[in-house]
Amino acid sequence: MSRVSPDAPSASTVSSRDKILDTAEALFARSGFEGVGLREVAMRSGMSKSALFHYFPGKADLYSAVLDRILGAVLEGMGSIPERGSAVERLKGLVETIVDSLAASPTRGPLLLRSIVEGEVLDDYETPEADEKLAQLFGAASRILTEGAASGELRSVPVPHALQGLVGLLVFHFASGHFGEDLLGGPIYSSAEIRRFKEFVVPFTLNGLTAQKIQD
Amino acid sequence: MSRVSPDAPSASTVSSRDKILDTAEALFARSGFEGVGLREVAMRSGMSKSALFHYFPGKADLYSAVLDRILGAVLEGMGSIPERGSAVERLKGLVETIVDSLAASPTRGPLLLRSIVEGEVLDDYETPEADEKLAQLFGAASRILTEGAASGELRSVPVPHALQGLVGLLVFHFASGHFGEDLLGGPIYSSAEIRRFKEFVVPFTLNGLTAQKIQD
DNA sequence: CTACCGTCCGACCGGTCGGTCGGCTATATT
DNA sequence: AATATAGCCGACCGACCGGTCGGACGGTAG
Repeated sequence: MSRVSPDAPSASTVSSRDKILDTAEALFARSGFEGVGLREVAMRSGMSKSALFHYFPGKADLYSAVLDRILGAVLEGMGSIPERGSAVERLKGLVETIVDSLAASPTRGPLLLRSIVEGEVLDDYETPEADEKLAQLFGAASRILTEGAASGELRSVPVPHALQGLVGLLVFHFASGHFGEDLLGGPIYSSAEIRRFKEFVVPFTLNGLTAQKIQD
Repeated sequence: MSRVSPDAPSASTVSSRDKILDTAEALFARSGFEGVGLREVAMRSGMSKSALFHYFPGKADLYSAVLDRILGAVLEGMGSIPERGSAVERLKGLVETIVDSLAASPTRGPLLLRSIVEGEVLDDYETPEADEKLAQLFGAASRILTEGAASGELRSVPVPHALQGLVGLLVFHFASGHFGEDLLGGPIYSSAEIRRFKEFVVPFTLNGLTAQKIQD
């Protein structure tokens, strides 16, 4: 009996492939695409480098798979944000949801940020799946901003800038590593610090996008 | 005649060393510490790799020198911010000054952001000079925030979080590369885009740090 | 029993990495 | 003229890189 359930791959396949993905996610998050050797990924996954090539055609494909899995997790979390209702509430939900997704694993923020910054030299990492997830993600966020601006709940800001600001605020916080921990004086991924961060970033964002414009 | 002026090093020395620094800054900004080979740095600087080792003892020292030069430039720009006066005005000046510094060269943002994100694996890059400059930078910024909060001009937010938020907002914008250009629909470093970014980020920041707290 | 297939391995490939070494050349000093 | 020094180079080193190849092993199907 090689199959646990009719439509699931064999147990060893799943665990090996997932082990590779987990290991690669941790290493790519810490050292970036160029800073990780496939030998180390394989060894830490408990197998040889050759076995790794049995599951992924190459390093770039492995990286893409890792990135896609993270984007999927973030996107999944955003499914709970209501499509209608107060724009302020929806925006608050958006920020909190993204924070929760990034806080759920200490590799997501670093890996996402690195994938953006390293995008110049590694523009082949893009896959249709990841692009689609990214489009959904930004589509949902920009809908909140544009609808909120139309109803007068939110200030009328350029949506692309606001989106990029959110990415910078939220993703960078969880990707700042030692730098952030030195600044904040403690671990970033402790539940206390996550709560503190939310208490700062939610009002900061809402005030930034709703309040009257300061005199110019 | 090898010297242009009595107290300046020989012309070729200065230009060679500076050429290396310029080249390395561009390459490190694009590909990160691990993604750059010293062969390429040397070749693009018009000399052999051995000559590079004549000026810098190793790759890490070269990286530190590049980073230090950038921090110095940013810090120098911050010298024009008044030490007294309205906290809101000083905060506005801080944001605009940092934006100007980062906008002055397309390598600064990427390199600063990468140095933070890559800090985990490259924690030996730190030098006393860079640490000192960093401390001055954050000292000046946190002074504005604490004094503004004390005078009631600014909301009382946790200063470390606000500082990190500013870094995320400002540095990430100029380090977002293709990702940011896709989102914004054009080049990040054009004077028009820089103006647009300022028009977004200054009110966003000031509203975020001054306005009344939105209902919780 | 045999043939097959998924899983995994060791050995090896060409090439690049950061770094070292000995020596060349031109200028400055003595 | 002899020496010292700065600037620079080609050749080389061991280590590691991503990737390939042929084959070993075990379970399953015919």
